[in-house]
Amino acid sequence: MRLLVARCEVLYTGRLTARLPVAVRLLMFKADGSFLVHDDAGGFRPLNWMTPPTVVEEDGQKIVVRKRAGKSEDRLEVRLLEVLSDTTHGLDATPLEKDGVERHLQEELAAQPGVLGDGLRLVRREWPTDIGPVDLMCRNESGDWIAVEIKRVGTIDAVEQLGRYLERIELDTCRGVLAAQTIKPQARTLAESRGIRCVEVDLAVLRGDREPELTLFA
Amino acid sequence: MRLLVARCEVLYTGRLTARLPVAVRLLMFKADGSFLVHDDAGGFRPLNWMTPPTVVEEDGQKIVVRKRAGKSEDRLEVRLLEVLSDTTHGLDATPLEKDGVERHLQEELAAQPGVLGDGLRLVRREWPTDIGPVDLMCRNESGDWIAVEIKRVGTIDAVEQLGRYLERIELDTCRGVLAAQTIKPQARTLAESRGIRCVEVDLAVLRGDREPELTLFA
DNA sequence: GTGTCTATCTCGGGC
DNA sequence: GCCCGAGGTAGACAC
Repeated sequence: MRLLVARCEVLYTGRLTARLPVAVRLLMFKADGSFLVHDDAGGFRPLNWMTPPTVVEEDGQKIVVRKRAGKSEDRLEVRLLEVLSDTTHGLDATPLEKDGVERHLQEELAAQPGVLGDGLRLVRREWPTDIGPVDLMCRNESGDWIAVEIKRVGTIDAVEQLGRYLERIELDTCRGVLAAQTIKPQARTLAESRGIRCVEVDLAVLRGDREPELTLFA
Repeated sequence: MRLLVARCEVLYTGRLTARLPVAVRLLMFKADGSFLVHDDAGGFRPLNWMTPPTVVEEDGQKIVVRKRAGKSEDRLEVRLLEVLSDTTHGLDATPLEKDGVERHLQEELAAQPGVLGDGLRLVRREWPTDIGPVDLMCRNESGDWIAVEIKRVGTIDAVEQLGRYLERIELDTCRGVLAAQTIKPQARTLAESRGIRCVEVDLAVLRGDREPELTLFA
């Protein structure tokens, strides 16, 4: 990775146009072709960037990073006024191991669908519809079908998404359940008005890592 | 900004848990408290990060970046095995000037609502509903109300969004128009099935910077 | 503080 | 290639 600290001006043209006035910034060139322009604030997002595959051209006064993006071209132009530092380091590239994403929640709920309702049993994961897969399709003891949408955070969008599936599912009657670690109040309200049941679940509890919290004075 | 290149292991706990095995990476400490862990691939997103406000503790062997986030705490732990470089630079922080985002499209369409339909005139921008503002509210020559949702890219979500507004608008009849620079086919299909009209618009043409493309052999 | 929407969203997976 | 859905989405703005 090459790290260039320089007083510079940056112009971007592509999906929109953007300009950075002259100032001292950090320019990062990653080994895979990624290019990032950072300043000393603004969180994790670069001011400007280009993701691979890129072509970098440089002549000491100007750096041009280009990319063929669909119909038009994305182009980042850096005018260098003063280079304050220019170093290169050999870095590794290892994957990030995540735990606790939606997929893990789905795995646990597929293994114990009973927490979503009495007597529920799993028919299949990723039940196909013509607009996308339902996370879990279950049936209860009466034979009723129940489509389950799983989210880490249950929002209005999740209710809409499940609603779209329910419209398209070609079964006589199919009810909907939204299962999430947290469910937003307004999503809950919308769900209720559409007859969709909400269930809050806790991954750690599902895994048996933690006891269910006992609500006092319930 | 402090740039630290080091062989390190990183642990994150917070909204989920994640681990980075030992490898050489770049650690960025921004002046505003942002902390980023980058490797030599993977585009603009850091492997791990923490946005301000943060508290950083360091003892030469370990760096802990913490944040009070809602109920629980976000925590990033870096175990340093070997420091290869450790430099600090004074950087500026200037705003990025953008042109061509959704707001600009809204401004042009507000100025010339006629392109959205014959005889349309603007009643107001950001017409309030109880779930959010409609981008443009218009009326046509017959006095019919027309709610316009504007996007750079028109997706299914945009159709749903407009649909939610239409449900809540307290007018006798109000039709919907989705205006976007590009509209996805499936969004178009969903829109049609809901009686929402789709209009593709071009910011450059609206501004008069470019002539409308004449389709040959139309 | 919640709630909502935008984003050069990025990224991955499926078809 | 397009399209859809997830994301530690982040960030901005209104209420």
